[in-house]
Amino acid sequence: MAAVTLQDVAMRAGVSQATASRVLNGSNRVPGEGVADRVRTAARELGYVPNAQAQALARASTGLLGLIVHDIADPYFSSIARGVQAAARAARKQVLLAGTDRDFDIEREAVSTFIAHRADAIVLAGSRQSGDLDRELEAEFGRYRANGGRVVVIGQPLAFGGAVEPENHFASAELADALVAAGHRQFAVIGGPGNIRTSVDRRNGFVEALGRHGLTPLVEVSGDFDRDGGHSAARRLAAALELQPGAAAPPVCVFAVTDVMAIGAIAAWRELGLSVPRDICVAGFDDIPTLRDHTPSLTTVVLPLEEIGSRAVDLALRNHDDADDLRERIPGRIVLRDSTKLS
Amino acid sequence: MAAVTLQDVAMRAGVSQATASRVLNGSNRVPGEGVADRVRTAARELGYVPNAQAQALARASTGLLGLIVHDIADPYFSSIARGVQAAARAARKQVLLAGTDRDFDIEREAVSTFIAHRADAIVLAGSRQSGDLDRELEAEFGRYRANGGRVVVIGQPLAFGGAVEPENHFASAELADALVAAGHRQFAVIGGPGNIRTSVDRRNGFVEALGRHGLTPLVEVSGDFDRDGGHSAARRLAAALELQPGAAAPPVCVFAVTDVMAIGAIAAWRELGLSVPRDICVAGFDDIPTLRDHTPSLTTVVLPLEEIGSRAVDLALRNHDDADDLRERIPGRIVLRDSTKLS
DNA sequence: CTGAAAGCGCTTACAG
DNA sequence: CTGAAAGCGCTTACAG
Repeated sequence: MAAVTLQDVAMRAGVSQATASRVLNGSNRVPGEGVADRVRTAARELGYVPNAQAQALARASTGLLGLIVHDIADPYFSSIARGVQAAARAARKQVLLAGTDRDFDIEREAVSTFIAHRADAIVLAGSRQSGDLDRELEAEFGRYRANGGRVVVIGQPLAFGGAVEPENHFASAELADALVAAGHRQFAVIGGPGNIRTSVDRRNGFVEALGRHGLTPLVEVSGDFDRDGGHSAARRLAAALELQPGAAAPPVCVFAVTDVMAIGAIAAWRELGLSVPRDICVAGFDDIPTLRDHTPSLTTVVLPLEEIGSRAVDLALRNHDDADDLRERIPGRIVLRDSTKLS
Repeated sequence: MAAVTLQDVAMRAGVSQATASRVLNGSNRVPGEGVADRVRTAARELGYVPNAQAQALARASTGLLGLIVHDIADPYFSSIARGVQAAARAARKQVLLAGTDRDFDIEREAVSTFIAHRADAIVLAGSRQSGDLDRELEAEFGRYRANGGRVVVIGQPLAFGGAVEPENHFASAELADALVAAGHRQFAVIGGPGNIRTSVDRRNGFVEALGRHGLTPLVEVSGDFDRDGGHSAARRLAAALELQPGAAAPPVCVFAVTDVMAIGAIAAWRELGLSVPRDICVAGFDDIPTLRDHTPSLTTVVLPLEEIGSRAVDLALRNHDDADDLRERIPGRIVLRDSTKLS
């Protein structure tokens, strides 16, 4: 990596390294025009590319922003990542990406590495149950923040730092209300893992709202937080409900806590010969872009995923004079579509 | 960012900075046991986190791997990114992520920044027309490589470096063959932008294979390389073909050069009252995971997206003794599903 | 406006 | 086995 050095540029331009440095990055003081030109020319001719590592060491900040997600191939996270990416670019930061596969050890490792790289901020998009932030992670974040690092979480509680929180609980309740208003009376739930905050909030919000209408889910099952989790949970649900193709009664309305799980569920039911919304209805959550063209169209709660990502970056980069701990709540918008349509 | 320093650790352990350094990262020479213990204890007590920037400066490499994609929210790229991520983790590299929105200026900027950060390798996943790699980019890559940087491209030609190339041309030809074998005789094509290599290869492979069967597409239209591009192209196609719901004749079979475009097309046709595969058939390319549960199920060419990503990383990190320029061809696998089923 | 010099936090020959 | 010292490539007070 013996690239062209600032010193090389300075020599060729016949100035000191200090001057070359000042010319090449916007120090306010503009040097004599001739000088600046010579330096810039020399830099161009030599193909000089500043060494960001050295700059980082000499300055205070690295210009790095760490993003931690469960799985970048999951459309929920990739949409968020897109927003993070865009906002980071606007702020001239580089994104360091890590995927954890929902493994807390890997997550802790990612945090350590980001801290080692002295990222200016870390955005943690994986969600977990409250209080579950282990001591070790918490201690590291503490030191990190003490040294000027910023941390922002998406969709999970944290005793400190910034947070952008989709209103999972509230929006799920609204969804339940809308479904009841649409005429549904029999419900079931496909939940996610019990240690994922987002999953639990959505389930609770929904079930509590049902309770206010004097209703209770007939069955609750749960599975992994992905397509296959929804698929297998849906099979169990069908068995528990003794669902039959073409049965007479009004269909049960299932709330799957994510769109991706809902899609897996529909696929499972289709394999059983059950049709949505005729034999069974289902609503999801997230409004995943790639899934918008699904048939039947999916009733869901629209979350502005990209915006969530960019807001997280904004929070992370905001000056934190006094109010250091900022939370931004992101409301969801209910959209009723074919998958819950009563005939 | 005044974090704990190696010096701090050394002092507390009562050893020199050099010794502390040797203990804390696996220098082969094992110091006296007592010493090592003291250093490690001091590091733990102080919460020492090595400064990767400083290490990078002192060593040769940064441990950074740059990944450039068009759009991380596009499932094609997010699947690749997942593979890159996994392979990078296995190689203990950190992923630097950039999205270009298909803007070549932004792409060039991303490359510069990655080089400035002295990434050990750069994986370029955006695809473009051959020869279109502009001078400036080429020059930068040249210097980068001269300084030890590795570059690997996915799905595009490059005069140097490594490349992993999905066999777009060949697989599309196979798809055409399979469709003809299934009984299709009338074809049309929904292509992508003319400056995207992947798009052009797929279209050409398909059309050339048709030619070998003495067939020619009735119509060709094209659109942006995304869902909306497929959607609008499909409308134009329907108009050109004067498609009517419930028409008698055997349906035209459309090849959309990506699954995502195919999905957009199906949505457009549905809006027009046309049904797939009854009124019109369609095949895609990629086998996007999230789309596997689509109805009708989509005939497509399966590409091992994650593997493509991890192979790219392997290539980038491989020792390049003599054979510096490596290419890996990735075959596609044809899967006929409902969307091209003839009744 | 410009330059000499110290310093950012590590690693690594080179001696001992 | 261990330490003193130079060096990685920049930035930035501090003088001039």
